[in-house]
Amino acid sequence: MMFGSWHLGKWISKCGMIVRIVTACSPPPALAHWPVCSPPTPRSRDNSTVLPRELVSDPPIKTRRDPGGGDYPVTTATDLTEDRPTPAPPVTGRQHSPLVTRTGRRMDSDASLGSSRASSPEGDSIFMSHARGRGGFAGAVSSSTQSDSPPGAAGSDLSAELRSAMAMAAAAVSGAGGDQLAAFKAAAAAAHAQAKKDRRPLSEPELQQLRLKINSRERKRMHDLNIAMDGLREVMPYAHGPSVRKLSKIATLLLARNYILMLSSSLEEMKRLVSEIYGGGGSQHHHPGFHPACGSALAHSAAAALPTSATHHPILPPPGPLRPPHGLLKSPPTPLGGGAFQHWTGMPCPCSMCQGPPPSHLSGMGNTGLVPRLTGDSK
DNA sequence: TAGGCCATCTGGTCCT
DNA sequence: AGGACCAGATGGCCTA
Repeated sequence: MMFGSWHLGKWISKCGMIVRIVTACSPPPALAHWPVCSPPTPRSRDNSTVLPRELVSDPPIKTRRDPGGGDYPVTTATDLTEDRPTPAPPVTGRQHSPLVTRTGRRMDSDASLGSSRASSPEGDSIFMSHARGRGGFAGAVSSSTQSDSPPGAAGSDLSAELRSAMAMAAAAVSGAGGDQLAAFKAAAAAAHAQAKKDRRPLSEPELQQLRLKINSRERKRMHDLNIAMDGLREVMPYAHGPSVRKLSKIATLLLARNYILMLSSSLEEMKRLVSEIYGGGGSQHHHPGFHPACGSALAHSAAAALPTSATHHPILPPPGPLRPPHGLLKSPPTPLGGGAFQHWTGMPCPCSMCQGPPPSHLSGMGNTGLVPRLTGDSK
């Protein structure tokens, strides 16, 4: 089944917003364990909450790509200080055409030849190219397996000073220890501050350090984002387990949105049922717990009773092999507007257990059909 | 082998 | 000014 009329492009454009929403929201009681929603912490500029410390400090996420050692192999200082081949054209032979960024700026990514994947988690396995035109420099981050020297051959014979700086930087970061990283960052900041104080342009090592610092920050940012994504995966009503391939990012976001929509519709339905039960003809205001001003309180009470991801829907297959959300199913292709998605979008579940459960079920709403369909081919 | 997914680098922009 | 955020680009890994 597919996501109905959801269009992937729109989804992608909204992904960032969704992440912010799920990150910044206060969790409904049913999701009170939502990690990213726990203790509010100082905010960043966009009013979203900062990730809890425990999340940020978690070890790097191990992915299917590197189940053994994590995704961020550390390159030692040796990798940085070892002699490089004499200037030569990129060994990879890969010819990059001039690239233009979204801002129309030319991006000479030849300087980035080599696998960025081989970078260390906190510090790059750094072998930066010399500054190129415009006074800028394009960082060439190479791995220990990269045999080529940075392009821009003239700059590949790094000075001893630069090598030393790179070695120091690598040594500082290769341990991935907080102290060492902090020391490295402090050194970079100090170098920058000193340059400012002296009113002189940054030297190459300083530029390199600054670039490394920026790169490290960006990596950390992306790691935090991935941690948040994992937290989102954990609370998604989906099969988890080491043998299960984890949801892709886009699939996670799509599923999360549907889940939220489903919960919202369930809440509305529950409100309606409660008003029918207690309202006597819909005058819900007679019920002390359903005064309009108190509606949200009741809503939360209802939400607290909502099934969690662990609840098994009567018409759903048990948690099994992971499948991507409907819209991301690659095979077989299904037409848009499939019935499964309609199940999510505010439409009551067609199954008998979801159709007007008796009041006695209200005390145990574990099977009110509020768990989304998890598979794309379930009928 | 093509395509999907991902991590990373990078420069620009905006905010504090 | 520094940092966060963003988007383009690149290259590696994996799977169909």
